Amino acid sequence: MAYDLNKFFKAISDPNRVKIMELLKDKELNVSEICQHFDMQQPSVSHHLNVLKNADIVAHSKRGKEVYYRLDSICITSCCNGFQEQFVEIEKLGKA
Amino acid sequence: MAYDLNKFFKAISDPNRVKIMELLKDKELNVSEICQHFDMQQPSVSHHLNVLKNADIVAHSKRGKEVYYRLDSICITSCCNGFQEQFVEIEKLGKA
DNA sequence: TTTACACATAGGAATGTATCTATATATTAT
DNA sequence: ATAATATATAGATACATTCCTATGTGTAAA
Repeated sequence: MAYDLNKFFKAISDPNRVKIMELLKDKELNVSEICQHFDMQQPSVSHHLNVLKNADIVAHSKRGKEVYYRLDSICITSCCNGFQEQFVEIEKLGKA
Repeated sequence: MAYDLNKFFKAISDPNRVKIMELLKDKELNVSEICQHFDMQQPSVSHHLNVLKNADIVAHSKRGKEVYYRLDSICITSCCNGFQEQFVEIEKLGKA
C-alpha cells in the first residue's frame, strides 16, 4: 500500500489525534469510550477519527451499534521510516 | 535536546517545506538559491525556512550577505523514531 | 556615504481547520 | 412500529495557515 505521507503527517500534527492514537495503542475502543477521555463533544471526536481513518492510521469495524477503532501500526512505521529515508542515509537511521 | 514533536510534524506537513528539505538533503543552500526552485515569492520561502528553523529541522549560518541553510538529520531521525516508539513495540520497528 | 543586494518582518486577503449545536442514519430493544 | 442508543454528517463560527505586497535591516560595493 502506498501511504500519503502529507496526509499522514497532517493527521498526526494534532495533539488530540495523537492522544486518540495513544488510547488505541494496544486495544480497540469504540467512539463512546474514546469520548470519555476528552472534553470535546462526540462529533469532534468523530471528526478526528475520520481524519485518522483517511490517513490509514486507524481501521474500524462496526459491531452492533458500536464502531470499534484500532491502530494500524504498519502505517505508522512505514510512514515514519519512509520519510526518514528520503533525507537520511540508511546507515545513519538507527542512531538518534 | 528534547524536540517538540507536534511542532516537527506540523513543519513537515507542508509540501513546499518538504521540498525545501529535499533541496537541502546533501548540501547547504542560501535563500536565493532555494527561491529559484519555487514559484513562491522570497518572503514566503523565508517564512517556510523560519518554520523549519523553529522546529530544529534546519540550521543556518550567515556568511556575508547570504544566509545558508542546512538540514539537521539528527532531528529528523530522532523525531520519527521517537514518535514510532510511542505506538509500536520496539521489536517491530524495522519491519515496515 | 550612497547605492545595491540578500534576507527578514509586518500586515492583509484567501483558504483551511477545529469545534460547537442540530440533525440524520443505523441498530437494537420494547 | 416506536423509542432509545451509538455514531456520522451538516452548517456555522472562530482561529490558524499560506501567500501576497510593501517595507525594514544588515552587509558589501561604488
